[in-house]
Amino acid sequence: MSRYAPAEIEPKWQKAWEEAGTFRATRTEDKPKYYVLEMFPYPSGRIHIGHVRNYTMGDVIARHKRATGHNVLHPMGFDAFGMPAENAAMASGGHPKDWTYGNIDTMVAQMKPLGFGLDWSRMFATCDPEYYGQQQALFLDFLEKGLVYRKNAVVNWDPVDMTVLANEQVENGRGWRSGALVERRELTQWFFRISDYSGELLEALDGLDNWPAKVKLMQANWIGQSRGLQFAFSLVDGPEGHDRVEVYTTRPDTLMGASFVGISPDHPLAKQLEADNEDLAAFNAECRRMGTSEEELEKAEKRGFDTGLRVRHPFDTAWELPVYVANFILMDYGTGAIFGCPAHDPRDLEFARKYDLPVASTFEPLNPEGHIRPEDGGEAFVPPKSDKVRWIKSFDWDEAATGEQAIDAAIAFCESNGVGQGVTKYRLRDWGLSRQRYWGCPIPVVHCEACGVVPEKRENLPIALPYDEDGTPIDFSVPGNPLDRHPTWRDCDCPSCGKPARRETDTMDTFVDSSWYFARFTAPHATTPTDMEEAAYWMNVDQYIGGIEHAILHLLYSRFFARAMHLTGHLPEKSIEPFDALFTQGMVTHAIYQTQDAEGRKVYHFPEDVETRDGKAFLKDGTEVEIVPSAKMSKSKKNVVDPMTIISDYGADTARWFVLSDSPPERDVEWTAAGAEAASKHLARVYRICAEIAALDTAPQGDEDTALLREMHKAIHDVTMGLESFGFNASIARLYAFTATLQKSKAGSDAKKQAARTLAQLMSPMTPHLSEELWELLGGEGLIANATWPKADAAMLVEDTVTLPIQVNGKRRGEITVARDLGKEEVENLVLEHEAVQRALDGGQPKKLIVVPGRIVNVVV
RNA sequence: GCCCGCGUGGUGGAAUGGUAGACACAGGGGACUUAAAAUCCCCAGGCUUCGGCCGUGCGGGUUCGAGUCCCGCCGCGGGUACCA
Repeated sequence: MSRYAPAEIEPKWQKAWEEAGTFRATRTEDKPKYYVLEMFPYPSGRIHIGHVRNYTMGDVIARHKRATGHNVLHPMGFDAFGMPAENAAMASGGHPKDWTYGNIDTMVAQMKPLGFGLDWSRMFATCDPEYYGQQQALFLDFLEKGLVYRKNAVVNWDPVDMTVLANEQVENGRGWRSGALVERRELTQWFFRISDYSGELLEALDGLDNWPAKVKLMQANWIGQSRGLQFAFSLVDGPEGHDRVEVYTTRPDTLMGASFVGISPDHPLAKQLEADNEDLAAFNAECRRMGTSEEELEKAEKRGFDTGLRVRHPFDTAWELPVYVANFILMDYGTGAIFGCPAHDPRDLEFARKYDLPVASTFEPLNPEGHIRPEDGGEAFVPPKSDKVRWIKSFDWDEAATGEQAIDAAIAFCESNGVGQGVTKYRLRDWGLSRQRYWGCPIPVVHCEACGVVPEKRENLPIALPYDEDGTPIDFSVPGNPLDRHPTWRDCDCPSCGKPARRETDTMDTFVDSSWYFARFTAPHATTPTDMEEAAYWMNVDQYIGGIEHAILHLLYSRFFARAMHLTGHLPEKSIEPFDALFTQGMVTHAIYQTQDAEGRKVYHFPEDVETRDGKAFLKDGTEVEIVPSAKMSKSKKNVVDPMTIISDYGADTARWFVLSDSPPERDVEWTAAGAEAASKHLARVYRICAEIAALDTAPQGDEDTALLREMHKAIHDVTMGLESFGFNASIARLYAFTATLQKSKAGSDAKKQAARTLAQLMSPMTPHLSEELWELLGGEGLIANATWPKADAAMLVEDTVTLPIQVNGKRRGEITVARDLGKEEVENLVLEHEAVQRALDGGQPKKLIVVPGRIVNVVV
């Protein structure tokens, strides 16, 4: 008998599928459609085990949906613009385009042997001019509808490399290459008006029933709706042009505890004051040396600068408060100015104590016993807004009221007294899409001295990236944006007046590329961004699968884009929420191995270059390596595991089976290859069992046959349930059990063959090649990929008897097996007679007897 | 800092509020074999006076019953708007 030989059967069946066009997505009216999509990969160079896990999950869904009678769209592409290509070009020469397409070729070559049921004819990369040209067309449509505009925004500026840095390129306030202190610099940049959609994007989350609650919660918090009061403090002797400071607060109920006014270093007032105040200018300059990330700003020590200016309290004009410039106030949120109430905000309290500002409670607990007021050295008192508290300084509400009631009352009181008005604000900011980089989609506008900013003509699209300068490939060893210094690319004629003009040299954020690729897959070669007929058929994505790291930005931007594309006629209305169901798979993590170079910068090492002994790690030359225990696999940190060894040693089916077994898909897994061999052995066992059964010819065996088929139907039921609920590990555990049952069964050959064919089918989404081989061996008709998914017979699932565990005081003490439909009273009588219960009762009566039919019995003594 | 998760045997993990540890890995024992490989069978949370007792990161709580729900901690991971 032949043995399981994945190296022979896998290419054979891949060829069969390709020749039959099995996975080509086709529109027909007789079947429902199903669109399953995994987040497309960045072409980092080689696929890693996380990719295998991710795409295998999608493939299991896709193959299962095919088997249940759907026209399936399961495409693949590459998110191909971005910084790593430029970094590679800087580090080792070459051109981002060559690097990227080379990586794509490698990765496609690595993915094809895995046997994914993908429609490869739809593949594209976002750096294909065919794709980004249509993205430019979308940009122009959005511009026409007023969805894009320009304004100033700050970037990280490296003064040595004379270049803009990404947040991840700033380490401890210094540029990663130059080591220079990074500065914040203002540039005019393009923005999408996503914040106009804040309320809608928030409300529509409610309708996303098949999204994880945690993702919806994260998005809701990110959008950050708040109700508050916006009002102005009048300035005492303000400088020219400033007689008031407009503030926004979500806690107007604490206005009587106000202690100071804080403004952002980027606030117009702060900027004006620094002209005549060297110390303030120095303070602001230092604030501006911080990076631009929220994390950095929030973690930085809270510092302030007393401007010397004073404002009047709106309800007591004799009460003056100092105005500080404070490094933790963001110009982008609210009005860029706040008032501080130290008694009820830990950050304000820290600030007040540091600068010796007054602290005054406005409320205290209903029962103040043991409560130390912040003015007496206690902590800031910040109870949930729904808790009732006792008010010490209110305007006009009850002495005992909740924070919510007080906020409403405070807003009403202020409005009726002409002090500001209640407003709803959002934390969500507009989406800045300008990047001062080469390897991205050029923004299709032209700057003309006479006409200003002019959209490019549509017939000129795509505005393609130049590959070389005067015949020599662009040199990336020079810092800065090559488009900006390109000798000819910038030059063009104004689309409006025809006079010489200059192209915009900024390119688009790569999140733009990934915000509509799912729509493009429905018609990847259309000469418009989408083909409405195709989009109407294939959209929405029925099941989207990707990492939790994209829970906020990518998914929120895509939701905005879908709305904008509907507005501009590129998507049907039903697609404004483009992803019907979302599944966030866990990350594959791995230790990071790092050393430091002569200048103290981190150097990362691949796991295969590191040896571990006694929990320590060393390079081949004996250098000890620092181990960062567990982190998301990332090419830049080099903590990636190459799946190709598993595939070449054991085959694709083993790799696929292995990545799905053992751990639940939504959970992060620390990668370890232990067990790959065992997975391979199991598949070989299945092959052997099925091959033996295929050669069998025995008579029917009555009860044995029934018992096997009963188990088969239970397996169909359980495995299918697992597949439909992302319980792949549960399905696999069930398949192990069913394999053991089949192996031990004494049933006749007909029943065994039927059970074995079913086993092959149930395994086929996970191990498609092996399953095709077994299907053929066992006399199945056609390709198993085209076979109809088996249905569990409900009558076969029901057991006649049921085993009930018996608990005494919640602890298991025994069990009884009774007829499934035995009455409650009979069960109670049987339980009371049970030896363990008798022992526990010790002649007494039970306090309580709880019978959960079919589940459990609990005796309380 | 803030937002969101996660934490169960030696290991990966299972468990609609209802028998904690399914199914596997590693381990131990056995069968087959001259031997090995392969294969097959069995054992396996800890303690125990063999009655039980203790056990799901830690401390409380709700419940007849908590890994699961609530409160407070600790640790780890993700995101934090220019990594993708």
